[in-house]
Amino acid sequence: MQKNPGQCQFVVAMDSIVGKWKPTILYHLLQGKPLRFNELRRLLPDITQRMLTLYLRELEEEEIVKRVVYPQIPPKVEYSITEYGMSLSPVLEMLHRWGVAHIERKRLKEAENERTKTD
Amino acid sequence: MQKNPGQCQFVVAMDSIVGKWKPTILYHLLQGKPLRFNELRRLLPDITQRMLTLYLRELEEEEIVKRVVYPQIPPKVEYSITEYGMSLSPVLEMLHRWGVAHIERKRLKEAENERTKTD
DNA sequence: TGGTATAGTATGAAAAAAGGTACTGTAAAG
DNA sequence: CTTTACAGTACCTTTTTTCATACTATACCA
Repeated sequence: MQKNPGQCQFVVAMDSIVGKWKPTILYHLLQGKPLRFNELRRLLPDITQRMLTLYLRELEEEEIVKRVVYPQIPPKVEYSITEYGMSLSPVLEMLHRWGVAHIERKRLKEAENERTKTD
Repeated sequence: MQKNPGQCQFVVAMDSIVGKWKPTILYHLLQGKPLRFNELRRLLPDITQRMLTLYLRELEEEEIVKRVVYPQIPPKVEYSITEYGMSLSPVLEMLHRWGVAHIERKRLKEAENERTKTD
């Protein structure tokens, strides 16, 4: 992707996480319970089937998510986090924490601005 | 961005990091030394002026990067990481480490595949 | 007088990501 | 006999991101 040595690992790590819905998918799967396709759909009400499929395939290819097909009709497919995928857990948690703090900070700033404006 | 409560913080955190060149920009600024616009350009040889400008503006708006204009001619503008921006350091480092491990794992898998193929 | 360096902006084109809608086959429920 | 659930695929459109090129003003250097 880039030739600059020593700094492209951020990018590599992030490719596994980045995508409009990937973090949310991972968040749910990291709860531990395998989820069926339509269960995930219900948990991400605004995602399209297409996008969910695409992201799951990507995550599967990276062995972060495992896909198990039960040969039934109607079909049943379960998605779950792999053990390797679990290694993303602390990373996502850290991002989550930073995100929470970042939002909080923004709120404080805005409140501050309101206060000094009306003074 | 999304209404789903409790999981959008990943997204918030990542917006501060994501973008084709943001991690690399941050990587360089996190070294501590303020850098001029064209110094950054030289460090990211493939970025266009436009993209560098856009990303720096974004990072500035989030107060992760500080922009100092020296009223000189020819112009001089220095970019540096803010104290707040420093709080991203451990997050990026963790992503970096995961990225390194991820690459290594991929390499091993490929080597493994080669080995069993030629057997 | 022309070239170089600085830190950009403007404009339009191309590429990538995401979204929308329709459609598939099968079985069970009503 | 129609509808629903399931787990998708196919095809096309829209949005977002990135790229490429040209252009700005000013001062210094030769």
